[in-house]
Amino acid sequence: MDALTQTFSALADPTRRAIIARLAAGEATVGEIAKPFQISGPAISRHLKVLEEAWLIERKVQARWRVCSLRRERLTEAQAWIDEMREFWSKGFDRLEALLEAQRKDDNEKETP
Amino acid sequence: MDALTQTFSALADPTRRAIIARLAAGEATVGEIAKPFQISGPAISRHLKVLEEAWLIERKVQARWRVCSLRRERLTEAQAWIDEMREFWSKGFDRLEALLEAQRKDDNEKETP
DNA sequence: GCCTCATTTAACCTTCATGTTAAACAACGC
DNA sequence: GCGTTGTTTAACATGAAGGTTAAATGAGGC
Repeated sequence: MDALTQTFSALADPTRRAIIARLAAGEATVGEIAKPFQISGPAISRHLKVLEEAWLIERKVQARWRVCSLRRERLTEAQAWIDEMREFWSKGFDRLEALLEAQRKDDNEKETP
Repeated sequence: MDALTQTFSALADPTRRAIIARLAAGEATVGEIAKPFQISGPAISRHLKVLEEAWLIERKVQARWRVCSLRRERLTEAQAWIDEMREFWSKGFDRLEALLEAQRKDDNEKETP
């Protein structure tokens, strides 16, 4: 699964977006993150795992709490992709060929793992 | 289902991102869109339906083809959300920087009175 | 009207995502 | 050591996503 797919999948869930919004304001423990939500602890824990695997957050152990914080890279990549689309659309199509070529390559790699 | 969820869900699929990339270069018929992919026609049709319901594309009838084109609104919204997160994040970071700076200053004043 | 091409809908299958509860694990305070 | 608190893992139910083939629909051309 490529990075963009992982990023957009992670962002597709409202709970996870809310978690990201919370962490954008600063790091927080799992308990603090969980508090505003109705869903169970394990459900939150799974969301955090998804976010971590997507490289959108990182976790560290601090005393007996796990502290989560936001990472910027993948958000930046996702934004760059959207930007690229909007640029293609408005500016011109020079780089489209390269992009489609790269995607074909990705697809081939996906088909023959 | 809110707009952001719909948008990010739609973008979470590589095939749909490729379709968007294609349409960023200009409108295209369903057949043209389908050509680069291995998957069946109905599968493409479903992807297009998802994209249309997410307001990422629109379809019009032209002779006996359905012509698809990109819409910009929802992409813009998604980008704005990411932007906002990054802004919060960098503000938080700035606050942290300011705090650390203040502490360094305090320390210096303590050490060298 | 009827044949053909382009696309969609229907029916179905399989896999994955998300939620739940119960149990396990880890770190601290007594 | 033992109970308490914070968090994760296990096992399971359920609904949604994405693929397939076969049949239906829609718009032209003859």
